[in-house]
Amino acid sequence: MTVRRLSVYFRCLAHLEEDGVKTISSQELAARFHLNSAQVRKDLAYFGEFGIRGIGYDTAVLRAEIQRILGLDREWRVVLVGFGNLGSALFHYRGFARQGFRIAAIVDDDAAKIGRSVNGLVIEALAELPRVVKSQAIQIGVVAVPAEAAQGVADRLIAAGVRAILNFAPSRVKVPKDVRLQNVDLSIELENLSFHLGQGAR
Amino acid sequence: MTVRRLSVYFRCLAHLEEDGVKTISSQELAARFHLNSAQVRKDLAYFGEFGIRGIGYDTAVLRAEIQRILGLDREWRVVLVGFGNLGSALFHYRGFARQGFRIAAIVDDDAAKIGRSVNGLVIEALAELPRVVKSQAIQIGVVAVPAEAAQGVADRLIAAGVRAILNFAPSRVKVPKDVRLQNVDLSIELENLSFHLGQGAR
DNA sequence: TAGATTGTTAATCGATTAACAATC
DNA sequence: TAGATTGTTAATCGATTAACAATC
Repeated sequence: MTVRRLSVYFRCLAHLEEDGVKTISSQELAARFHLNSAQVRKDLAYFGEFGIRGIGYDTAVLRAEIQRILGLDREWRVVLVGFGNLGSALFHYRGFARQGFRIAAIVDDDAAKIGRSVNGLVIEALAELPRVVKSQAIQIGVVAVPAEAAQGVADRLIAAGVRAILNFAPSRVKVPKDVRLQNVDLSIELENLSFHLGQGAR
Repeated sequence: MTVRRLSVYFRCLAHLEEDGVKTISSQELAARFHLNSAQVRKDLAYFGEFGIRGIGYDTAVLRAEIQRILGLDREWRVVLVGFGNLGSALFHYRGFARQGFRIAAIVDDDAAKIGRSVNGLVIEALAELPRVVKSQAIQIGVVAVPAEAAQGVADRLIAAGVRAILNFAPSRVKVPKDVRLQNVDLSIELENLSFHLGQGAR
């Protein structure tokens, strides 16, 4: 939960820095997100002493610290598996690059797509995964295939040596404990929205 | 938080029902998600008495109850704003229809796209939003436009009369209190993944 | 020094879990 | 009736908030 809040602080600080704001207090930061100032201080203090008593936090310093804590100061090398609508959307999504996620390879199992070049990157065959992961020093596999194919793709990614899987397929996949799995599950968001809309109607 | 867990129970129960499992205990259900059985019972009891003492829960009955609670037994009418990569991916995403989200209209401000027909649905001009929302009885607006355009689109959707906004743009938008806003923020998921991968490396 | 704001300890609150009477 | 499992109350735990000494 703290990590999610750190993400939020980070984006806010980046904006403040752009706007030329030099320092900010936990009070001001908290007000922007309807949080308690003690919570903001505690979240930050957990990772170190970044503030100056009587002054607040140096915007640029704190932004850089959070960036480092979140691992946003380094690049992660990613293979995108599946170049259908979703895969294509993710490939063109700017946010990926902005967060340091560099799509270093694309694979698909559709013969019609293999060999096609997008932005200078050639789509490779799914069977080439082990070679691609190794030669491109890839750490993360992004699963953008239909639900039925997700587990199989995840297994192949892990066998090929990725350390983490970002799963966009609308299905849960199982991974060993030493592999980090992050699901981006649209269904849960839709159900959440549906629930709250339904409540409002009553 | 309970709603998120209900979503998970729902999917599990749907599977169990397909597999012909007639009843399930809170114990068994909890075991599947590494939860406490008391928590499962409490989550369910919050909405009514669905279980049978000494037996457990009737899979089909509980599935139907949760479906109703989550509002998944009815249809929500949706307008998709933006038919770029992301919009197109969302349009073809089966999960939408599966959860009862019926894309009843598509709008875009790109003249090259307006008038194009996808699966029998004609892409309309953004300016037509008020008419489209009214004539199609639309309740939810899905924002799939670039970050810079998101707030403007949200404002127009609200003015046109939608009750909820599902925002996929990588930017926070502000909405009045009576409009339900659900952000699907990929950045936070990426930062979460990045953080945990970074920790593992230390 | 006076005013402000941090980092942190103690108090509070809410959510999770254990325990058990009710009951199938 | 005996065994099992619910719904719910009471106990525990963790996260949030208030308060304040430290210090810029």
